Amino acid sequence: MSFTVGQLARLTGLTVRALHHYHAIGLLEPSQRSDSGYRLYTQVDIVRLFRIQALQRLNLSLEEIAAVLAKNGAPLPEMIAQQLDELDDRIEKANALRSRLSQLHEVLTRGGEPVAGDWLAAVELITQYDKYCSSDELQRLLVYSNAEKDQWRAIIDELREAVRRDVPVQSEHAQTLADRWMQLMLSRVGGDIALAIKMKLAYQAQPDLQARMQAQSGLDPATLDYLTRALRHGNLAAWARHLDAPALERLSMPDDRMRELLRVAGELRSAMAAGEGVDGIGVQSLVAEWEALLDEFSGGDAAIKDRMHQALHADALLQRRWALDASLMEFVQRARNVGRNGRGIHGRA
Amino acid sequence: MSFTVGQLARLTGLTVRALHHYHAIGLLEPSQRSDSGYRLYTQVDIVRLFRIQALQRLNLSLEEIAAVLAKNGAPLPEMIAQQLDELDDRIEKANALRSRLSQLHEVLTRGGEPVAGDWLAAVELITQYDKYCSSDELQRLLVYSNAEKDQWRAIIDELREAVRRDVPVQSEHAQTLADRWMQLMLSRVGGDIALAIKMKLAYQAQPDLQARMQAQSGLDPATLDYLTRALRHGNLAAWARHLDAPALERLSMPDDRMRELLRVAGELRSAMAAGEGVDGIGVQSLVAEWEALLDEFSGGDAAIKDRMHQALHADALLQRRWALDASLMEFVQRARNVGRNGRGIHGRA
DNA sequence: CTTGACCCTGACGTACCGTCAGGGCCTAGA
DNA sequence: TCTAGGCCCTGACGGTACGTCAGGGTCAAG
Repeated sequence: MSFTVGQLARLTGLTVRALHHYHAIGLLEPSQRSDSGYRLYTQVDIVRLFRIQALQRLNLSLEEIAAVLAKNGAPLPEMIAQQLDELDDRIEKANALRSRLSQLHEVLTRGGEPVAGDWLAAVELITQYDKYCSSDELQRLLVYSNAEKDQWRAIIDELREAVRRDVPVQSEHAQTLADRWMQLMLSRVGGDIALAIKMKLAYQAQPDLQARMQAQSGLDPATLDYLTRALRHGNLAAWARHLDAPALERLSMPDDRMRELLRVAGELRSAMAAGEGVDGIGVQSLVAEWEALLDEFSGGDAAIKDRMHQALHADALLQRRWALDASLMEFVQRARNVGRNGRGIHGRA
Repeated sequence: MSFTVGQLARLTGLTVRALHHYHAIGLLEPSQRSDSGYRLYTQVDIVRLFRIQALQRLNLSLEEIAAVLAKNGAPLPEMIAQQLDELDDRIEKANALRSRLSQLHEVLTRGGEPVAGDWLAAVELITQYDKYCSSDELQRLLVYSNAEKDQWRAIIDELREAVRRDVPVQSEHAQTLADRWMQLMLSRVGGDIALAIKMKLAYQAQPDLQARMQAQSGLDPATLDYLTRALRHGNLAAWARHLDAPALERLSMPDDRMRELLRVAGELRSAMAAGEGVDGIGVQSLVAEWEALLDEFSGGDAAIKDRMHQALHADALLQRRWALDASLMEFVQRARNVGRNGRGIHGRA
């Protein structure tokens, strides 16, 4: 069974011109032609068109879409899961915008005059409304080799096995698995941990997401819990090599704060990669966040905080866990040394 | 208090270039300049920017937005209400797409292979996702003269007064009001009743919408109910002039079917205006819907249906109520006469 | 007085199509 | 068999909403 352009256009709500265009740029070539030269689209073309549309919804350019599809990236189930994720994001944003707007509406109908800040916030919500991820970030996520997929599957299988056999999370085996997981995750997002955070891939705690993650990757809640505990134990164990017992006692690292530190680390890495100076306001404000988080972790004890810093600077295991490396830590050190001498007036993009 | 372009850009998430562009085309001119020629944006500019962004969300082009704003159209509360409406629409569509996608996902993870129809439906939902209304339709709705606003207010006030005084809906006064309401609504959408339906302006029954309608126009639920009953009574009274008592008994016109007939009538009008032939498949399928609805209304009695047709053809009051007129009914008649001789193969846009 | 982040005004570039133009294909009805 | 009307083809130009330089002033801090 096959469709002509016009039929396909009617069925999908696209225009004939758009389909022609996709053909012209080699994005979607009909798999058949009639004797008279009519384009004939078949099942495979339709599925490809679905993927194209799905990717376009994520604001990828046609060129980027072509690149993703060319690499056989994004197997269908993962892609659909991604779509679902994005839809949730949209719904969330729609609700945020909605409440902001109805608040404005209320003020206006009561005869009030909202202040500039209210309008600005509303404008920002509108402009942010249909942004999900920057497209190069997305592209990295969507291009997924089969080898990589196997690696995930292997780790997850081993994790599940460990759960079944009741292997303690403190065991070396469990710790190795946790380490491999972290490594794979980092390679997956090209070292951009901030992106991973944004995509809720790491330390995620959303209820509904777990079900989808399970369907997508076979990572059921029990296994996920095991993994989380293993990561958490590994983290503490790593710190234990640098702190004494009382200091460890004081250590307080709730999940969301850990995520924050990961995010800040990721953004610092981006800043460094972008060649930003250590005294730039962007880097400086990130370092300020960094300091605040370490303050929190150390319970406000400057000595502990200092030891933590040194540990992060020197310990490769810790660095792996926190997506850091020596050069990044050096960057952070320099930024800290610049200290309060930054100008601190002009913002950053 | 004022902002430079860069500041405004950061605060709103827009780019400096975009703001420059808006200035270049005269859409948003900063109300001040610094001595050195820097653009300075103040509160009024921010509010205008909000309106621009809000309208852009509805897929109006910048030119169209400029036109709307130039006519002082779309007072803020109404605009925000419109935004809320659109957001609801989006959320609805997002949920529709979501369920369709998760169904696909389920089939895929079970190892199944969805058929072409499933993919097509998904693609269609995606492409329809961010369409709300065609922009000329929207523009008609957004450009709202003050005189018109006063007319609405006047009718609503009189309706409320009628409710308070317990004027029966059968009274001439109530009927006149209902008639004026219908007339105003038709003029509001330029006679395009299908649009009114789409915008849920007529015979709407959404729960949450009523609250907003009240805030927007002062039309509280009680008054709305009164109006609805008046319209309903007027409709039956109009038919009573053409049908005998037993026929009236059989008449069955639930709200949603009435809306359907209004929609079909509106689309027929569009088709006629577009110069489509009475034998085109588009018109023919609309007429088929029309016939089916009349069958339903008449309870399947061909004689009653026939009388209804004649009444619609001849009675100006009925025509006003149903957004018809003599020329449209003639068009319908011709289309019906063409009957089953149409080709019925090629679709329409 | 320099430096670096900001601002200005052009001016050209780009993505994703919309919209003809000029011409062939195909099927139903005369 | 012819023709009309709807579909299809391949160019080719146009258009919107900006992105992205280029070349050059502005401003505050050190």
